[in-house]
Formats: sequence, structure tokens, C-alpha cells
Amino acid sequence: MSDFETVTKSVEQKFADRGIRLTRRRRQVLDVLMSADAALSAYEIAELCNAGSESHMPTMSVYRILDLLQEEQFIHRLETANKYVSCSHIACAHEHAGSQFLICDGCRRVEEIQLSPEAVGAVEMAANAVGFASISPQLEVKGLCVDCQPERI
Amino acid sequence: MSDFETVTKSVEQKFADRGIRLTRRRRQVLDVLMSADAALSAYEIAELCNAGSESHMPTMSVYRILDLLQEEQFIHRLETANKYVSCSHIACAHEHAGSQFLICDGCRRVEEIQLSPEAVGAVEMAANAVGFASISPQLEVKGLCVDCQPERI
DNA sequence: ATCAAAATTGATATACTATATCTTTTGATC
DNA sequence: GATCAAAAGATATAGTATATCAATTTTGAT
Repeated sequence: MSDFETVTKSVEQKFADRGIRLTRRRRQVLDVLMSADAALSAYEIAELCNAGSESHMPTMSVYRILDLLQEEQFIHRLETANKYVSCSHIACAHEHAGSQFLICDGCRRVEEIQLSPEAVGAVEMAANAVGFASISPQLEVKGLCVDCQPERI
Repeated sequence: MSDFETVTKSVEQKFADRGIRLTRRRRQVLDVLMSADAALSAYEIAELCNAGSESHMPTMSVYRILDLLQEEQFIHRLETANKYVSCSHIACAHEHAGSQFLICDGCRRVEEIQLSPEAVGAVEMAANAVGFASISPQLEVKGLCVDCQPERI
């Protein structure tokens, strides 16, 4: 069974367990995001759903479905980019609290990482110091990925 | 001399030093941002410029001026909120590399903090580990400010 | 199997954020 | 004051997102 199939099975199972219907539209959106190697805007997702098929996916449906997929933690919204990516732990059994993203300023590629508890703790402490609590630990950090860094000779 | 006046003097000096004109429009935008106790959208800034005056500030001018003020580090753009805030170090003499923001999910208030070098370092190390470099150290973290936290009894 | 209720999707309108471009005005310099 | 550059004004348009109501599909009970 291919990777994609394995993940799909796992996703189907999660939908079933939670009593949520994995409809054709939802499957389309999720498939596009899982197959993409980049973060996509809602409008890009709609286009890709329609590419090479007679189906017409309305953008508004995409937004609705993105909301659902986010609530269920299958995908993430990148707030600094107004784009969406499938969660890299989409097939994992465990809950995962927060996610951190590295966004390449060059090619816009997105890497999902898991910061060390120490790093997250440091951010939380600094926040607590000025009275903030219930920090949502999604961080989006911009930089340059390996491919986009100026050559070092 | 009031705080506001002190800061204004300092800002005027910086404009002069850098050979940038502090025009009426630029002053309006900067005044609005410095007087605001919250982050504002470009359209909100335009409205506030116009409030109680016969002057008509076009939103497009606001965007142009925001660009300039950002380049000159007088203000920051909050990318997760699509809003703008005046830099809390606007009157400081020294350069300051990166800024971190706490954004209250309740009241949208924004607090600019300076993370410890250790915390920033931890984020950078995690990024380096997956090949990212030239990290821009602006972080935007969401949470609840003191006033918006559920009462603890 | 049929019907009513709920969930999902479709369709349309509209708000909000932002950029591009061209013209006019203003300010600095000679 | 004439000239040139910087700034502001005006208009069009792109991109992102929400609200709302109608139509359709699915579910579940009878």
C-alpha cells in the first residue's frame, strides 16, 4: 500500500470515529492539500479541485471545508501567508498541541517543525511575564530554505 | 514636555537625519498609530485620520505611507492580523533587530516584547536543523491578556 | 418505503485587504 | 520663476474571506 493510501485509510478511520462524513467535496479538498508540496490559498485549492475534471468546486465550499478540516486538525492555516497546508501528523494517533512553521521567503515552501519544549517554554515565560496566558503555540517563522540560500563558497 | 511630545521630537529628528520629509500625511498616519492603544488596519487608520477634520486621507496613501514607515522601522506590520502598530522603541537611539508580539485573542490588544536571546536562539537552532537560515526574528504569538483571562477564584 | 429533520452543498452578494498605474500637486534647487 | 524629483491624489483591479438563503443529499424514525 502506498504512503498516500495508508494516510487516506487513517484519515477515513478518523472521520468515521468522530462521526464526520468524508464527502466527495471534503475528500477532494483534503486530497489536493495532501498531494501538494506547498501551502495553497483557498482559491488555488478550488482551481486544483477543478483541474482536469468536470466537477465545479465553488470557492465558498472550499472555505467551509477548510474550516472543518482545521477544527478536526487535519490541516493548518498559515496566518502570515493566508494559505493552508495539510498537517504533517495527519496520520498520527496522538494529539499534538502546537505546530511551528518555517516559511521560505524565497520559494514559499513550508516546513512544519516541532520546537523543543524548552524553546516553547521560553516563549511562554516571556509572555507570562507581561500577563499573557493560554498561549497558542503556533509559530510562523520566515527565513530561507536550503535551496534558496545564497551559495557559500 | 509630554511623553507624546518627546517622542514626536525624537521622530522628527530621525526623519531629518535620514533626509526624509515628515509631511502632513505622514505625520497624520504616524500620530494615529502612536495615539492608538491597539493595532489598526490600513482602512481604520484612514478613517481615524479623517475623523473630525475636513481632510480626506485616501486609503491608498495610507498604504504608501505605511510602507515607508515600516522601512524606516517606525512601525511594524502584524502579519497574522493584517494590522499595524507603532514600534514601542520608536524613540530609542539604538537599532533593535527583531520584535515579538503577543496578540490577545479576546480584545485584540497587542503587546510588543523582547524575547530572551536564549529563546530566539532555540527557535533559530530548530530552524537550522531543517536547513533554514536567515531567520527573521519577528514572532507573533496569540494568547489571552490579563484582562481577558477567565477569572481564577 | 416514506417522510421529516438535519447536514451538506450551491449560489450570490458583499466586505475587507492590498497592489498597480497614471495624473496632479508640492517642494527643493538652480 | 523654471526645472526636476518626491509625494499625494485618483481610479481600477486583484486577492482573501464572510454572510445568507436556497437547493440538495443524507439520516433516522416511523
